[in-house]
Amino acid sequence: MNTVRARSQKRGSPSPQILRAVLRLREMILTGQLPAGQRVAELKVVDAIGVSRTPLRLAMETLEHEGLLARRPSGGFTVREFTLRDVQQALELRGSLEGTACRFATESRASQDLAPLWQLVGDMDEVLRASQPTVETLNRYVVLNERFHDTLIDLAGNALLGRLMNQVHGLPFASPSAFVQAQATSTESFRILLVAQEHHRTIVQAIADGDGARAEALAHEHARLALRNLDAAVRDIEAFKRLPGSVLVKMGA
Amino acid sequence: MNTVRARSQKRGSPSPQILRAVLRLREMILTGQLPAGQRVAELKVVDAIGVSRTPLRLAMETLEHEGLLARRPSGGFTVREFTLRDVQQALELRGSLEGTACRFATESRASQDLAPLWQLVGDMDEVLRASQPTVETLNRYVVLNERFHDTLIDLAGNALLGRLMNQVHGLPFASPSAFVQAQATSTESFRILLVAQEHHRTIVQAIADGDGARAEALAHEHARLALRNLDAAVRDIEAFKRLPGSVLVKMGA
DNA sequence: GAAGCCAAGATTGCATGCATTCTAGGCCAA
DNA sequence: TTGGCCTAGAATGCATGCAATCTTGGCTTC
Repeated sequence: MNTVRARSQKRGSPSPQILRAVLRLREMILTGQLPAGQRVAELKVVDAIGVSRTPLRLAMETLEHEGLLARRPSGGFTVREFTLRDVQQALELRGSLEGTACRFATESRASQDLAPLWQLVGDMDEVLRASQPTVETLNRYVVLNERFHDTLIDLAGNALLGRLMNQVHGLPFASPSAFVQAQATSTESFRILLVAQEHHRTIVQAIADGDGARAEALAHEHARLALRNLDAAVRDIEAFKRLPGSVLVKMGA
Repeated sequence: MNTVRARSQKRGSPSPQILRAVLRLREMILTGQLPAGQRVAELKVVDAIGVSRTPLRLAMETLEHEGLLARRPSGGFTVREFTLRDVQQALELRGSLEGTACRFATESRASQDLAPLWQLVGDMDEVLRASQPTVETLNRYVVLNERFHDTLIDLAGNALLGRLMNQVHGLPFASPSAFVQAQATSTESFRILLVAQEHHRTIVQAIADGDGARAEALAHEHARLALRNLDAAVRDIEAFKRLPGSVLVKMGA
């Protein structure tokens, strides 16, 4: 249910009450308990998650920076609403950032070890070997996929890039595995998954070859797949609504 | 204590006390009043800027997201310290993001109007026409330069990109005009400035030609100039120390 | 003299009260 | 009925008190 938030939390984590508030509040937003576009009533939330107003306000400040809340001119916050275009733009930007990561990784590859990436590619191959994956294997794929993308970012060796990437991943549908769950059902989507995996492999190969430009181009291509997945998901509204974070997206008429 | 409070701020800006705290605190950090690497004592700061602890803590949360403060594991915050490498990485990333902006701008140029960019380029030409610019003209250049870079980002039409860019600009030396002031003094630096201006022109030209790849490459090249400026600045420690934000940078041996 | 331990002071995190501001809903006038 | 105004209740922003935790300095012990 909770979209992914599993990155290496190297930064000092907030105090328990704030952390609790951030986690619960984020969940309430992504599950639609707090309707998109609507004001967040502090007292209701305080009541729902059992912390006092002070840590809650700190948490809201955090979620504002993450982009899930927006400040109201007259005070307080609203749950931010996303258009389909917002999601598309986030996906495009993710592709660009990952492309940048590939380039950086290639340039500073000198003493880099690509073995972890190869390992992850191999593991994902394993999962996809079955012609019709189960929910369990797909869950495993999600984990591996996220780890792959995280590792790629880490390999770039640019801490700031990692932070920005985290911010992007916090937005609805912008995390690497956002669509994987929906891809189990449709055969066409599953084919996209196979192509994506081929991208993974060739990206690592390009980095190994020192071909940063190719790696970057592949990352862009990889992101385009996400855009296609978005298209496919939108076409099947019912399936779309089951994806986490979909409640935040206002479908254009 | 507090008597009158002007609500109805412009869209999305924090309440007055928080805003005040953010601004003053940021200033205290960048001027070195709060030494880098050291813990921020809430009570001292409260005393110095005249807001109570609650809005100050909100402000610290904001500056943490900006990257100027870091959470201490045992509570509270420290002023974040940057290495030269951090600064370099931020500059590299800025180049990549601006390159991305150029590409996006080119791709969605359909009904875009490049006139503002041309205008800014012309105005900057004007400023640089003098063989030896004064402090005043340089100040004007700073304004124009920042506006140019902002406009470029806007032209990309990707709101998320704008947000990330803002975050980058908040880091020491990562804003577009960080080195301009130091470039008035040295003749060599001034030449770099002329090259930078040539970049501006060719970037706009490339966008106008629909040549996104060229525009992107030029933006990367443009950022490399900033890296050279950083090198030059570091060589002249005294001048370096006069640049805003330098107190945050720990010079490696 | 150095290392470890302890206590008093300092500091943070949290909860809550209060004043100000916003807002929903009713009432009056056109 | 519709539109605008007004008021009472609700919500927010802020200040501050309190308890728990951390830190610093000194003391003991080896």
